[in-house]
Amino acid sequence: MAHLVNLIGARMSQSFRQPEILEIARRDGKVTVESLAAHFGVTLQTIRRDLTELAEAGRLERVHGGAILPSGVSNIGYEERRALNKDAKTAIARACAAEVPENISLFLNIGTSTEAVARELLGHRNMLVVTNNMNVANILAANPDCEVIVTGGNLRRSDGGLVGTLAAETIRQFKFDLAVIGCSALDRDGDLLDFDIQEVGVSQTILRQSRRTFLAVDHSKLKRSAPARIASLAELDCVFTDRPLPPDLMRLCQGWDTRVVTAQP
Amino acid sequence: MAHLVNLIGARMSQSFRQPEILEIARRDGKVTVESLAAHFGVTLQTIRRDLTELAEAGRLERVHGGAILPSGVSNIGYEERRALNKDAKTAIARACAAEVPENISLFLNIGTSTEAVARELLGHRNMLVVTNNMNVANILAANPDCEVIVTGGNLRRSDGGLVGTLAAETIRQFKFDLAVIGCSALDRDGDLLDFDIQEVGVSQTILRQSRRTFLAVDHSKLKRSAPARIASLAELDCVFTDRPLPPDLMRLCQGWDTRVVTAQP
DNA sequence: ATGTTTATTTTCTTTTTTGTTCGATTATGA
DNA sequence: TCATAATCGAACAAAAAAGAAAATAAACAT
Repeated sequence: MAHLVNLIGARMSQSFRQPEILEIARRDGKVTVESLAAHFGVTLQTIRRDLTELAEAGRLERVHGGAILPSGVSNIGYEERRALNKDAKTAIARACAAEVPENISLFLNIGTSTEAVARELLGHRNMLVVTNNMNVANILAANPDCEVIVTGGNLRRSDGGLVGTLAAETIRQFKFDLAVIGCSALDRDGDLLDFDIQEVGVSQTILRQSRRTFLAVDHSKLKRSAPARIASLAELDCVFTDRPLPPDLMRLCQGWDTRVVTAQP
Repeated sequence: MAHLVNLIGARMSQSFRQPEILEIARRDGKVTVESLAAHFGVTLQTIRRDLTELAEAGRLERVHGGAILPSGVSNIGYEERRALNKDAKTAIARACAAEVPENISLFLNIGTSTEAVARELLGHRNMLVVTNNMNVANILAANPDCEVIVTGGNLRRSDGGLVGTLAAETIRQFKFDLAVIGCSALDRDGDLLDFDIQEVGVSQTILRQSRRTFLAVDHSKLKRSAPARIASLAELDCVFTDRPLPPDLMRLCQGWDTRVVTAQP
């Protein structure tokens, strides 16, 4: 394989810099040749080579003086959401992943929180993970001990989610040992809410098809509201957050026998 | 093989280092040969061997000077394949996209050629595109005038393809105005061949469900062979290549009423 | 004790990456 | 529109790193 490539002369080189360049680009929306050269302590030409390769791979879009994010799924709004409460999400995800056993079938749905969980599951072995989230699939592709199955569905540009009847239909063909889901908002009376009515149907199907269910929410979701109701915390086994729930909601959870895990960021 | 050796146990240092190397890599996102050598008090060569083994196991991605965390679907072999005959693929894709009408339902399957077609379709309007290729979905997400539907399926790490019964089952629910497919090899007698038997079933289903079918192949596919037969060119409406087909195959196509379009790179 | 096996080091060669220079190309302001 | 300055891409030499092969060292079984 290697000689074949060398014979033809095509070569895809990687460096330490390229992943970090992408990270900076995602954070700032753009990168300049000059600032990157200063940041890494290398020549402008070296950075240009990196940017050219990243652009050829379709990961960035080259512009005069630097590069910008390609206009694909990776929407600005989405990247911003992902950066929001990053530490809290990582802490929640770590606590959640610690309670996810190995050797099981698992569903992960849409949301930046579940993506964080996926990242923490990279070390888990012998997993069958089904997801309707393109980003989760991409992340878990890096785990060789994990079979990844993607549900069908309409691609939602804003976050790479696969929604609609096709998604729900696929999910109905499975029975999961565990599902980790996220939601747009968590009501004070313990109702899980979502912005997208299409996604609600998918989430409800997931809950029906799973033996155990976890919810991952950061505290910002408690302050928000959303129009569509997915389910009640009463139907879940465990909820992972970064800050203690309000006392009244806490009492409700106790009554429902829903465990609450508070992860310290 | 490796663990067996360790169990018998000569010097177990290697099995100590490798997990720790992974840990450091997960923490920092990268590792350098030099710092690891200093950290463990061994030679650069020894670290290189560790990194090579970890890379072979798919746990890390080797780069000059060290290693980084493997990044999702973007497999090394895949990136190399994509860079191969890049100009030819773009030319083919452009010619193909020019013959794809707007306002239709379209299927694009796995392959770097179909990805190139997707890139050329970014300007098409009012399309419904179904694909079992995660990369195609990501590319077309940038086209706001295009509804993108992803089939379900097992994620194939090597190229982001979604394969298996789930994919075929989803496809059976649609009827496409047009399908653009690629293949691993094109035989001299006009047979479309593929390396992956799972993908063959998917491709055959696509052909059955489509009113018209296009094939995109660059000339390198004519020199190769593959074990599984998808179909014959006789069943297709048009084939797009970058170099003229061999005269005998050309005659066959004329007899089959299969149009051949040669795009100049 | 000695031979076997495996991990590591040493030494050497080959490959890849980086820096430099220079002409071509592209933005920007007058 | 043109002039000017910045940026880009290509080519080549130098430096850094990877890889291969043989030697060495340690652990174990017989």
